[in-house]
Amino acid sequence: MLFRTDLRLGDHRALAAAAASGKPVVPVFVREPDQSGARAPGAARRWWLHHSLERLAAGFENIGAPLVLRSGETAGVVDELIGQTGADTVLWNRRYDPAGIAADKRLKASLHDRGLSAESFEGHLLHEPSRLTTTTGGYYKVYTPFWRALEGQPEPRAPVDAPKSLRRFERGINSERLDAWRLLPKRPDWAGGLRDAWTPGEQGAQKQLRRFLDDAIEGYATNRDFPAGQGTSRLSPHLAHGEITPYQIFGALRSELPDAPAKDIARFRMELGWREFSYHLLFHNPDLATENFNRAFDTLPWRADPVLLGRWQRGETGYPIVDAGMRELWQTGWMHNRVRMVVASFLTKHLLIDWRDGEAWFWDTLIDADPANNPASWQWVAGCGADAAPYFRVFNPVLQGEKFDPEGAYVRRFVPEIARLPDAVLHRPWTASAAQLSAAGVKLGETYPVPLVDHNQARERALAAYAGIKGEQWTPSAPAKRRAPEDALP
DNA sequence: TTTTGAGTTGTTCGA
DNA sequence: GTCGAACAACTCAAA
Repeated sequence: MLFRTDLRLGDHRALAAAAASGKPVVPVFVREPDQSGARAPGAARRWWLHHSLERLAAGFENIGAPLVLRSGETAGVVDELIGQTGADTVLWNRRYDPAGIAADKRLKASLHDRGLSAESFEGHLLHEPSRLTTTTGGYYKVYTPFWRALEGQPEPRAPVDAPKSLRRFERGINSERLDAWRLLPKRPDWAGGLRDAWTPGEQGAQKQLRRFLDDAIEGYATNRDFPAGQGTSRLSPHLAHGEITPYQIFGALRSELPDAPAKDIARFRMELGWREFSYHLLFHNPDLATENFNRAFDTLPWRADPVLLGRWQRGETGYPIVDAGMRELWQTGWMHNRVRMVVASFLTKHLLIDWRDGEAWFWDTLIDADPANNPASWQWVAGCGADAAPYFRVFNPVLQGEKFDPEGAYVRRFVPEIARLPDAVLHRPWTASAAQLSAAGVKLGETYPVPLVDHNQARERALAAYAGIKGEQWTPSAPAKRRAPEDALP
């Protein structure tokens, strides 16, 4: 029984099938080598993975079958375990990143060649990206029709229960030690802020869901935009690691909230729909993380400027809402959705730095870094993604701050050096009077940066650069290669 | 095959 | 200070 990004016991169809078979079960987590083609988890996700595996191993102790940890290519590890156990069946929940799909396809073929049984199950997504097509047989490139099509289908199945016990394999199977994988940061241990903010693991996921349903679903549609509060679900890292499934979330929304406003529930379902859409796009565009979805952007003159990139990464741009977001990311491994859009717009439009640089930084620092969501959303903000915003839409970091952090609680929390500025100038410190600055203990250029770029100038420059590619021919990055339905996922 | 309606998230400008 | 229009042209999806 293979585990990958499905670190849970509940609503795990492969595990449920293994338990129901009555055969002894050997649960295995395979740590694939970096050069396997899969995208290696970034530093923040390695931290999360360590703790999530710890919790998963404890869960397996409880139900009687110890979790085995192994390193290597999945196929090789599976071969070795078959040799050690005489297993006749290998089960897994499907994954949907290009390298994972390829690896599992090879594994399934190799097992079948030897007359062994291989079974895979859904669970990570509400829809199979290979199955959902437009009426003309292609895949969806616009979110709204995609979501309408998905919502038009039968309601997703109910979650399945976690097995109460498993039949243990009679001999012990050797396992690598989690500590030896060195997933946790040492010297320096930068994970303090992550520990304070998050509880990796299935129980942590259920608790977070509970909090969301109790405290935040009502009013979600509006509150979700305000980063100072807890208006979002904060389930993304749990979803990314498969500690909770969208089926469990949809099930809870159906059964536990008969009185919650339909608008809020619909809006939250739609946000999970974006996750589905991202995977839909990734499946049909395996190079989504490296190539412009809209190839017209290939000629956009990005500016390679490591100094400015560094200032953005450290949250030293001089725009408080941008800096607060980047520091929230650095400190907690997560950033509020509204602020993600603002900082991404700032990097790609104000600084004209390639979205891939931002995507790579997020990949390394986000505990919820997701192979589909991360590139799809970066491309969306940059304008080269599916159903792009008009090229002339450039987020104004001052207006965004004033609109969505009007009391400044978010900025004051993450940019304490300007916390004593009055609300009226908090999001634009360079406009504060000398008296206001000195009363707040702020020395621009010393205790807090002067803005890296002037908004209006940067806006004009971005519009000019983006206008320059307007005439380019639009071509999808993955042309018309239709997949047959039977070419389903391994 | 052709036509038609529509497309997450915004900003700026001028009345 | 508020409000509506302009900001482009094009692709997508379905009728």
